[in-house]
Amino acid sequence: MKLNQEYYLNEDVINLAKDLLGKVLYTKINDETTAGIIVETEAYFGIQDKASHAYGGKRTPRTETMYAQGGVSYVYLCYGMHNLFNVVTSAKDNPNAVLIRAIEPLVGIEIMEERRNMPRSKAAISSGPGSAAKALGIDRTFNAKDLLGDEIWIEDQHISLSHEQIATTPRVGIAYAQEHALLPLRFFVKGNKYVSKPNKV
DNA sequence: CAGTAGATACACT
DNA sequence: GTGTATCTACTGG
Repeated sequence: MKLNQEYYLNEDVINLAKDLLGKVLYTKINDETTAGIIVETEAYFGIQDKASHAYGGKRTPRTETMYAQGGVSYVYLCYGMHNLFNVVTSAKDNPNAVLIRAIEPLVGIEIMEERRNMPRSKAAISSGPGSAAKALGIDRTFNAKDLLGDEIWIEDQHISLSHEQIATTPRVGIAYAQEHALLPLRFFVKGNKYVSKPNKV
């Protein structure tokens, strides 16, 4: 059930971003387990991607995590208050990553309600990268964690999505990436209310 | 509804 | 010092 090491070594980050839709992301913190179905992702294709922190092969203490072998998490802080969760993929020194932008709550919903301080009826409880990470209790202490461990992992529960259910659009919030800002590297489940910007198709 | 401001802390120059 | 892969609340229709 748990995705194996081999899965994360796939060099085709764009296909992987699409494939992660419908997979289930688990976290276990202080014996409290929460999980959500991944309903929105974005692909970041390494050193050629102007929107990536690793563009041009740049290495800093922060981006070092992305150069690790696939199968670890890359969590980083944006706008001073949001923890964004990424899955590092591909071989070592190839800094590909998939940003998890939204989940649909599945396990431990009461815990998520408490973390987010809002009822499950509000889609905003896990819609958008900052919110989804917070609902799952992910913060920067999860950076560089092994996704095959027992604190955070991803399972395949054979939730099948037909081709028509998957929408593709340009990525969000990266206007500075110039021509790369228009590449269709954002994937989401059509009509799912937890997707952050459903109107933009 | 839509549009906008403010919050917030860290990495990097 | 500056910019950031954002969210939320608040305003006014």
